[in-house]
Amino acid sequence: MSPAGNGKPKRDTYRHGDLRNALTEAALELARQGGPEAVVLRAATRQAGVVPNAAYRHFADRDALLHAVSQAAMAQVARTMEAEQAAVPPTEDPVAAARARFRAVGTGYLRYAREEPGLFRTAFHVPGDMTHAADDTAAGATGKTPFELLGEALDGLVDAGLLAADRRPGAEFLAWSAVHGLAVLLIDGPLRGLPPTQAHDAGQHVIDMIERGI
Amino acid sequence: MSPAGNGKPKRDTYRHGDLRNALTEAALELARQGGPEAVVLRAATRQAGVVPNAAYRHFADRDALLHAVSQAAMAQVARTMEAEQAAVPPTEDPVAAARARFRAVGTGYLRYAREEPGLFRTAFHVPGDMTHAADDTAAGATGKTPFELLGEALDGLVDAGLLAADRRPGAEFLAWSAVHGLAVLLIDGPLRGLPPTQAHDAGQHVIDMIERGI
DNA sequence: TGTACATCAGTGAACGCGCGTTCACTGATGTAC
DNA sequence: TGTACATCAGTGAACGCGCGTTCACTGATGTAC
Repeated sequence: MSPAGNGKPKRDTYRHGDLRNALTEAALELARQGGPEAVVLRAATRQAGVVPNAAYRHFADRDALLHAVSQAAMAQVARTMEAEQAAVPPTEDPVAAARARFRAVGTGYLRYAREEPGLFRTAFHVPGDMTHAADDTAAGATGKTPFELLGEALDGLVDAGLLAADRRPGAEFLAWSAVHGLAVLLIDGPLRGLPPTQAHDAGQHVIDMIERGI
Repeated sequence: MSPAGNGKPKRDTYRHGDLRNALTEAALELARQGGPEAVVLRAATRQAGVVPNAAYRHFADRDALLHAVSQAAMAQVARTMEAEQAAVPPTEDPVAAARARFRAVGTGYLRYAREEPGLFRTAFHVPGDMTHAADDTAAGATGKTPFELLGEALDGLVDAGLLAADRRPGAEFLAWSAVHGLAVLLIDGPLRGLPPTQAHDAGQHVIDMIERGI
């Protein structure tokens, strides 16, 4: 029965093999359910079936683990935005296409916030300035970060003649603020508990406002 | 020397007299420095010079204390907005006045977020839906909540002919989202560490966008 | 004005909890000869 | 192909910490007579 023939191996837990990944995965699930505070090192090791200090072979400390989760979450934001853009029905009209791609950026962002509030909060929890959101591992399938996807969509608006070129600089922050604010109000704040359809409508109205006001 | 003549009173700590207030004050300071997580019941009692469980004479539990702090912080938001409105130079032009009052709402909100990030975060931390922000003790000097102040400013825009009446419904959420989003990005997120003047400019640009896009 | 008494704000001690982190260890695995 | 050995991923036990909360208490204060 047992591989050695006459007995059970003294330990079957040695060489987990993929512990770093298992811990990240477990921590992601913790963040998914409870946000960044819920990323507890001991809980992650418990889930991975490993003793608490085993985590220190793969992460310097709890913060390093949290950071890995945060990066992964930010990458998921990017992927959701990309998916939303991919779902835009094709059109001959390049102006309409540019507009749709722009709106998809915001819609995807808001969708992720509502579908994965814990991870959304975790993505934004960790130290790191604007560069962070434009950082390496925070990228989606196409290798672009949420911030970069937004920038490209705005460029598309300019190319399509929907946005005056002199309005382009800094437009990221206007659009981002509006959409991010709604996201936060919806998942954390006073708008929490708005029914999904109303939440979706609110998102479209905010994006309308951005298009008009940008 | 001592009041009783022949000895020190056995205890001079009985009847603190204003412990509920002292605890709230101490907790506010904790929140000011570290946000909602930093509101630690034992720390507040320590600061008040009182034994930990004494807090339970005045608050049901830690959450009740945190809630009191949150309400107080929200009231401070309202007061900052009111102060910003009061600082608007008087003008004969009612249209300009309505506009200035509207902008002051956003400017005050953003000012508070930047000046008191810990308290700002605490104000929005606690359970409670939209009603909460429109709740009793969250009001400023004039007895109005931030949400009410925003609503009145928007009404003012309509009266002044700056906002079409059919755009008025739901406009709170558009304006609020944009300003709140910038606030969060500035104090917590990727825009953290933006120099004050740039942060202020970003705020004015966001308010410009709202005026245009609302 | 003086005394007895009820109230209840704050005390003192303790609880169980789960956390992050450190230490010396062990033994399965891969590599060099 | 077989053996010796170094590596290093995971173990086991323990640490100190600060937290929220509960319990039975004490004695200063205000009130009723």
